[in-house]
Amino acid sequence: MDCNCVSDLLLPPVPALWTPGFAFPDWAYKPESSPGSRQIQLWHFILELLQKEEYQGVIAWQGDYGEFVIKDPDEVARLWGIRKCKPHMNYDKLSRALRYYYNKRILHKTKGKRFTYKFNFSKVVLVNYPILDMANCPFFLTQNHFNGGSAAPDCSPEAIQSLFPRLPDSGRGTSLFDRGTAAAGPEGDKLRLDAYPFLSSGAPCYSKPPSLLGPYPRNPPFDYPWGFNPYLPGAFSLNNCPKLPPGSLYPSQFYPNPLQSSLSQLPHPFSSVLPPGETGAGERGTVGQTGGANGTAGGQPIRLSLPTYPGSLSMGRTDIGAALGDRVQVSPPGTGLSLGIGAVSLGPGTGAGPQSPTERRGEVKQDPELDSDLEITDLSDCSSDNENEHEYSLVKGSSLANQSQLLLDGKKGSMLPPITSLPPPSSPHPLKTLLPISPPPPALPPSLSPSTALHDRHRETETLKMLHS
DNA sequence: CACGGAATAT
DNA sequence: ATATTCCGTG
Repeated sequence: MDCNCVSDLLLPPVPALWTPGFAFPDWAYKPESSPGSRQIQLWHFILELLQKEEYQGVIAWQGDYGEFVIKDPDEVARLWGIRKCKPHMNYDKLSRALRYYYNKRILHKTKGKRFTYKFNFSKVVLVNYPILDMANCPFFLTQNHFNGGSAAPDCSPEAIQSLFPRLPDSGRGTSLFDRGTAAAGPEGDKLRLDAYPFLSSGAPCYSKPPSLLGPYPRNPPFDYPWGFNPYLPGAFSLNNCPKLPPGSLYPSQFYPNPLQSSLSQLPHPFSSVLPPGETGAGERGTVGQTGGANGTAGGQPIRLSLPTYPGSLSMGRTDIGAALGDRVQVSPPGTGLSLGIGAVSLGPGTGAGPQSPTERRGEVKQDPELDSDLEITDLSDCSSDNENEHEYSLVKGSSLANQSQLLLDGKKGSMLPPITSLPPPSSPHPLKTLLPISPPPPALPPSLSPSTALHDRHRETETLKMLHS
């Protein structure tokens, strides 16, 4: 029976309209249909907490790059328990789950520091926009700090893959846009890792960001795309979006409507107006309260102009198609923005680089079938709560309306996730200097011309890549 | 506190 | 698959 957990409820007080309001990029969630992830995953949740200032007293970025400290283990566990409708959750259990991430290389423990873990952000690359851009961008492919120009990246497939779990199946999961036809072939609707060469083999991986400063550097250690900086409070959210109240930590509103977001308020990464640096909120005072009460307050949204649609940029051969080595097709206009990306097969090179021998462990199976994907979570509920105690009761209600979805299909076209939550640039975008800037098109009206969609299709790509550490 | 095996649940 | 639960070992 339902446990009335937050997940169930929380319907977004959000309008049908996409609310930039918050959030986490779609990649932070998995669709319900996604195997093994019908609900938010722990690391997503952690990230979520980390990005909310109101939880700074409970968990916060601290120390090295990607490192965070669980200041109040019990509270974090409690919150997690609430989210998962597991009233008996505790740090011991939560930490067990965390430990499983070690093998997946999503996290690792910072030894010697209590309650301190570290995300393998070193392998994470958020590609909110045209992957290809990233892929072809010299910044990423060559002189980037990632590979240092030579080091064989040992981007483990697992790591990458773990971030790109499978796409929603054709099944019902597709909610929103279900194009019905969405059901693609067996592997049709998967965003294959191999479709993103740069995500795997020669991928730009870096072991460590170059100039790493303190926890909250004014600028990202390195210029993350779109100014992504895990250290910043808004790293995972749209900066100028008002923070949502704690309740927002829970599902619904994280699911922007792809159609809308795609069509409207599309940020333009190359917006020339980005004030450099300006991470705003230098120090979040402490927010001590662990109760997760109302946050919102301090939210000093960094005032950065939202990037606008990258679509207008001419990418030349950087085009997605070129990058992927395949064609991209825009799906039927009627469908909105779905586009298809043919999977590109990567050479064998895709493999992980040097795999540390130490990792052998039970040796997690290495899925040869890299189906990576973006995940979007869903708010379904916490239905069965085996525990008889429902300590958490909430109102229920939810709407799928906001779910964003990514549909990929090699043959039928797919829909890429909207750039819903682009981390606001906190520093000049690398590409900015590399590419011509076209005036940021004003928000595109929803019903825009398909052609527009065409051009912008790639921006819809949102990927998170975790390259090894 | 941290780790990881094992069984079990979703 | 991804946890959740237990639990023994350091």
